[in-house]
This record gives sequence, C-alpha cells and structure tokens, in this order.
Amino acid sequence: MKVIFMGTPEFAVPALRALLGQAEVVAVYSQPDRPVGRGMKTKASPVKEVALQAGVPVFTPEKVSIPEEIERIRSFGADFIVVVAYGQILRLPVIDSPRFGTINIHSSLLPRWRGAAPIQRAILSGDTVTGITTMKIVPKLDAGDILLQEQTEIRPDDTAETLHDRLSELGAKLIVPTLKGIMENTLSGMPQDEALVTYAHKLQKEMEFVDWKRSAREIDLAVRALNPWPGIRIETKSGLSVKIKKGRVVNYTPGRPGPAGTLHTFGGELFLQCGQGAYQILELQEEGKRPVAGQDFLNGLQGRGIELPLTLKEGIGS
RNA sequence: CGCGGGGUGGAGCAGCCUGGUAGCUCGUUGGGCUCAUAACCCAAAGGUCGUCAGUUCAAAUCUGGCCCCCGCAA
Repeated sequence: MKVIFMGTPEFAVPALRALLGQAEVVAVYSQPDRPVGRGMKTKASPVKEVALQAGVPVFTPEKVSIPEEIERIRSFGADFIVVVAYGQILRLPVIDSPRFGTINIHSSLLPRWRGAAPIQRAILSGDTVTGITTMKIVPKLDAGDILLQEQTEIRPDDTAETLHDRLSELGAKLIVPTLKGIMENTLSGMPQDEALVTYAHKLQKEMEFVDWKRSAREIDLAVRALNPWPGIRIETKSGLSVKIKKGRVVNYTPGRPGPAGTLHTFGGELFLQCGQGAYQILELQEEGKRPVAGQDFLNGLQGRGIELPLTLKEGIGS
C-alpha cells in the first residue's frame, strides 16, 4: 500500500511512524522550513525531520494545490494520501488523486469540534470525553464521512498538552486499520450528523487575559485548555505579570474572601479569588523566569518587599 | 546578527545605577512553648555572589569575552 503523508507538527509524527512501519510511504509533504525559536533560526518541521531520517523524499511547497504539485503527487501512484495537521487546505484535484482517496486524522469525536483547535475547545467547554476520528477528506472543512473513532476520557488534571500527546498516539493507532479497512472494503464511511456539528475556533493570543470574574471552575478549565499556549495571564495593578501554569479549584474558603480579582495567601498557599469560589495557584511563571511553585513565588515576594493581598487589573478575556 | 529578562547559602528573591563587614521569606538542625500542630518563640549550620580576564587600595557591584537558563516572537 503506497501512501503519501502530509503533516507538519509534533502531533503528526506518531502517525507517520506508524505508516513508515506498515506501509510504503512514497513521499512526505510538510510546511516549508520557517524561522523559529530564540534567534529566529530556520528549522525543519518535526514531520520533515522524521521523514528525512527514514530516507523518504520530502516536499515542502508553499502551496500544494498548484498544477505542478498536483502532477507530481499523481506521479507517485499512491493508494492514499494521509493528512495530519498539515496546515494547508487541499483542493479537490489533490484529494481525488489517490486510488482510495485522502484520509484525515482529526483530534475530536466528529461532528463535535470541527476546526482548528478541537483539543483546547473540548477542555475549555468542560467536556469529559473526547477522542480521535479518521475520516475521508472532502473540500468542506472536517466534514467528510467518519471512518473510525476512538474515545478517551478528559481527566480532571488533563491539559491541552497531555491530551494532545494522548490523542496523537491514538491517531497513530487508528490510521493503519483505517487504510486497511478501506482497501479490504470492510470499512465504509458514515456521514456526519449535521445537527450535532460544533466548531472549534482557533485560539487567540488575547485569550490569555482570562476574566477572573468567572467562576473558579471556569478559570480551571481555561488554565488547562490554554496550556501551554497562550496560557493564562494575570496582572496586578502594581505591575506584576504572571502566567498561571497549574492550579486547582478549592472547595473551601481560604481565609477572608476578598473581592473577585484578589490575589491573596492563606496557610502559606497562593489563591486567586474568583467571581465564584477560589482558585489555588500551584505553579506560575513570570516573564523571563522559570515556572515556580506557589510557595516559592510567595517567598520571592517577601524578598522583594511585596505584600499580599494584591488587586488584579481587569480581565478582558471571554 | 529578530526583541528582551536572568544566573547571589537547599528553594524563591533583594542588593548592582551611587564599588568598601552578603540581606529577606521559606526550608534544614538544635532548643523552648503547647494536649497538639503545617502555628509561635530562641539559637545554629550553610554562600569561591555562573565562569575567565581587566580596572581599582578595594569588585556580587564597573569593563570585556565565554558557558548556561528563560520570556516574546514564529
């Protein structure tokens, strides 16, 4: 079985490895090298690196859906194109070119959470379960027939990062059975129920400024969903700016409950008073510094002569 | 040469601009108080101030090189 793989970030790597082991990967497409990281050095995508290591030809066109690329893709005579977080929209001539079509791995239980940020949106909405879907690609975004699905629980301590890793592995597990099922004609696509469709809109940088007038429960969801990017930032009126990396909703009242938006301490722990309930901050990070435990942060404040409670600036997030 | 912050006893920080006995909170150890404690009180241990060189009577502090960590950005 000849496969063309299209993917870019770390998320796609496990699926690529699975295919390398059990199929003939004739070509890999990935996004062009981009300046990345401190120093802005140009770097190859994770998928490209793995492909090169495996000795598979790699192509990184700015646009795949131009005539020359389509011709090249056809020339491989592939049975499938597998697309995992590639970062480009494929046009019909590309989608239709392989013998058995083009397959996508999507990190949600479609039709729920079509779109760019399904993992984060699932957590942010308080979903308790999510999963992976393999589907046929059609021109409309994430609207193709469902092939295989597998679900996974969203645990109370899951962050977008831990879920991302788990779903990435799940996708790798499903891809080969999906392709085999199609080839052996034992797997037929199931249309998505349009009535159940929801969209996972792309995350915005500004979402880091969460509105602390929300409930502690919602703050918790945001901290976990927006980790590691864009993170949740709080700023005090005195000019402190920190990102909350980890925390938890507490089911008791830590000391005298000040007004919402108060950063205070009780029993040596750090708390954020929310619109409803209190949120204990277990780990946080100042710009340019490494993440520290709540207690360590408190100790540092003592050294700088800063005293709690502190009042936060207005949160603007939604 | 993309922009920027930082490396100070075990942890997190102050001190650096305006060189001259290294400070704060926590932790650790010993003692005390207490029915008891993560609380409180007293005492102690623990630091070549990232590294190399320079300036100086004198460098954590000023100058230059090097190593390492991190935020933005992508």
